[in-house]
Amino acid sequence: MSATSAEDFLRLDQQICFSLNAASRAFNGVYRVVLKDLGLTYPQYLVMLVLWEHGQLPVKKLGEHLRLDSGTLSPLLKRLETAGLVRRERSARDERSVEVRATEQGLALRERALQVPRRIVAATGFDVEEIRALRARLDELTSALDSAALDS
Amino acid sequence: MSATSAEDFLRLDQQICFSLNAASRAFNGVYRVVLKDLGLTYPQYLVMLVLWEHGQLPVKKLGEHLRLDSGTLSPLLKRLETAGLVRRERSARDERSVEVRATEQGLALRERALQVPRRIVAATGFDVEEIRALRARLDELTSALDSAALDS
DNA sequence: CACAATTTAATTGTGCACAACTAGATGGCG
DNA sequence: CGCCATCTAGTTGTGCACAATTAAATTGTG
Repeated sequence: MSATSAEDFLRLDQQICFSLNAASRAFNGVYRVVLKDLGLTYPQYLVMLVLWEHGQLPVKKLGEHLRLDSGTLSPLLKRLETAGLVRRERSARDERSVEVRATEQGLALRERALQVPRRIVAATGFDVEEIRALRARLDELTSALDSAALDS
Repeated sequence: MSATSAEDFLRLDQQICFSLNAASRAFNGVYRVVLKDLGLTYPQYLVMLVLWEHGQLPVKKLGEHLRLDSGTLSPLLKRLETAGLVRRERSARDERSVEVRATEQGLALRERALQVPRRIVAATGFDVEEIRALRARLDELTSALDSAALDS
């Protein structure tokens, strides 16, 4: 029996990182097409999903849901505000915090967005159970990678 | 039995796209840490992997391996050239084409890169077989998404 | 051969991810 | 109370992804 060489690992590694990268970008591509009608980018859509589900919440909480910091969210929210989909207001109680909420127009957009998921699921060619299994696997991977990133 | 509503789909969809996005970014984070010593970003590392494996090749071919176009590769390659890791030369036979190859310094970097894959695999907490299975699943997903993107 | 269609890189412009830093508000502690 | 550590957004700078366009070389066809 032969030990796995560094060369072999290099090849394996290439395949897993290529695969994840490619899948992620392919997903982005499909979302781009589907969301074009709504005038949203994929990260903007994720923000709207959180706002539709949770209502008004501070940028900080939004960032926790999406694992994004203010460096990404501030300009993105500014664009959504310019588009008339969200409002940002300094909290009166804690002036460090900025509360974000969907406008009337932003809430109205939700009706059209209801069609999106079905089209995405269809594009994957996977059934609901397969998606659930893959998602669970990816979540395991994420938490392993996150904890590994801490000790380094 | 109840049909799956658009609301339910919206929730499911949210989870799968969140999961894939999070996994992809978690991977990027680990690579960022591991590659810091080598002075490479993750996409630059992917380019070097292809060059190490295939030797000299035109930008076009490089892009096919990585699913990237010249809009991404041109500036990236320029940075690698500034760092002294690659050389770019107009092909004599076909002056539309630019041949890219690793320099001595770029080839030398490979020795240090041999340690990278082991560290990444370790960070995932998955064994070789699990990674292989996940990769296969992701590749299925990618080709399904790619063909779905075509008819739209 | 002449000329139109195609191919290949590069450029431009928009948007996202993330690190590093700044500014202002808050809360705790002596 | 006064001050300092912490917290929250925002800003700046770098790099990547991708669409659209441009420029130049090549290929195919009449």
